[in-house]
Amino acid sequence: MRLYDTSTRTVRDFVPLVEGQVSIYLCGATVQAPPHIGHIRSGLNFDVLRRWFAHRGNDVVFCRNVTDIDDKIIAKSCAQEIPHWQLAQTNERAFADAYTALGCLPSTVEPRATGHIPEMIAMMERLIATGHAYPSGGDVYFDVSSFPAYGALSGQKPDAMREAEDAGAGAAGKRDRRDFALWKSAKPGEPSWETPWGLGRPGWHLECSAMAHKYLGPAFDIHGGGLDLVFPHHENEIAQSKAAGDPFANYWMHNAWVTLSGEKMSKSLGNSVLVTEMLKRWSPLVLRYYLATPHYRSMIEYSEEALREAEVSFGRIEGFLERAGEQTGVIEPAARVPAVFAAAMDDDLGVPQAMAVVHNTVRDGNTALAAGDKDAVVRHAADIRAMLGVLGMDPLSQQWTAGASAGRSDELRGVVDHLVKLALQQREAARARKDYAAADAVRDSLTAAGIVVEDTPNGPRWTLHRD
RNA sequence: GGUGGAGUGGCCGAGAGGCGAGGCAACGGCCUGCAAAGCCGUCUACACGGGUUCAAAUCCCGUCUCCACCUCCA
Repeated sequence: MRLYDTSTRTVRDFVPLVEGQVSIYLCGATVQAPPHIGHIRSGLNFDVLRRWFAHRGNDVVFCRNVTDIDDKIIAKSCAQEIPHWQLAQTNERAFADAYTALGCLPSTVEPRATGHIPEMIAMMERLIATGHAYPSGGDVYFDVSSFPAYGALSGQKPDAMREAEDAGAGAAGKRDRRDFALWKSAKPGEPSWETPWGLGRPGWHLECSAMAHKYLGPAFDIHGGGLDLVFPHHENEIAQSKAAGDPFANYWMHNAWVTLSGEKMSKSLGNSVLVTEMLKRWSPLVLRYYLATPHYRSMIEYSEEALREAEVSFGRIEGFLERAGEQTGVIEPAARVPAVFAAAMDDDLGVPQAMAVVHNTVRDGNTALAAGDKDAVVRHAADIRAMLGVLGMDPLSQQWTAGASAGRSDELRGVVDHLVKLALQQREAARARKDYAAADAVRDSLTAAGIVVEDTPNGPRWTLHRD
């Protein structure tokens, strides 16, 4: 397995700290608004990563934090006249719903910043004791000059950094403008926690260092997040953790964004496409296919047309699996994934090439179907299910079938199937006597009802019109 | 100003010194009563200008365009 490591800017062999175990820390959301498809892309990319590790026989510990306190959460909750925790909790639920809807495996642990204040205080005390941080008027700052390696991850040179004036108050107590806040003193009316330096709240970066330490230990394998977190967030995390004596992350992985008209989709630019909006128009699997298939380090330029293509493209795979099942009965996923697929995944998570293997297998499967070679059909379908399973996209897996066709809708489908077959018998009778006008009339009226009729060597089959 | 990324066929989207990813669309063919689905084939692309090489989309130099980070951001 090889991975692109941002800190070395190269693809390098992945060697876990402990054989057979992989620990991953992913920077999750600041829950100040519901998720757009860019946020969920990040979750999806790392979901595929951990599934692949698990498929390779590793125990994966996956930690994705929730930032439930920050300037924007405070500002928004004030504007809406609700407590900060209510706003945070509402949006956290929206994120959780979106992750679930798109088939992300649950995290091993999902720690919240506000639940780890003691750990943060302990870390600040360590940093102050070793001269890497200093309190100042209720704030606590990290002393960037005390950490010579600062800038190594992002390639930024502290001296060359542009003047970053915190327009508001708070920066007054800094010794150096590049120092960043570990802890911010509370202004009147703001949520706050008790510390040795007075009432205040966490700075953004500290929580990740504290929580990664708590759940994954001083050293762990992979730290991930969006490309926009490289600087300053991850740079600051490294500074804090290493200054405090933690070896910290071994590999740094960053996913690219979803863009709109070439620009990064973001809450502040107001060009976000919400996950809930997308799910009204596209099936979760199609959305997952669309967001998780391009390489994680490539930008995805959002477009309706591309989504439509994704729907057709994925439908091709689904169509084969359906027809295969109709011919041979239930086909279980293969235990192993084809070697070319595995090789693609091992190469820095080459999902696009891996997906090409899926498509090629679909073609082979269709050919086998046409030839009536059932053994080959089963073999190919089993491979496809195994490959899609690793990507979290096997439409026949319990994860996608549960709930979708449960209970009454299953019964209804049986009723519809019976009725459609009645109509198809009429059509077959008409075809038998070469009364094609009558036969086509039946097909047309079924089409009008949203039912697609296809004739196969084994007789007619019907499906619901996709859309 | 500093740092990083991108520009691929009608479109989406991989790759990264020779061996034509894959998908969508289009066209032709097979199959079909006609369709649909499927299969086969066609469409031989890598921003621009130089250079290195037997060979460059891929390496080097330069240019242009776009994007991002340096302030909150997946």
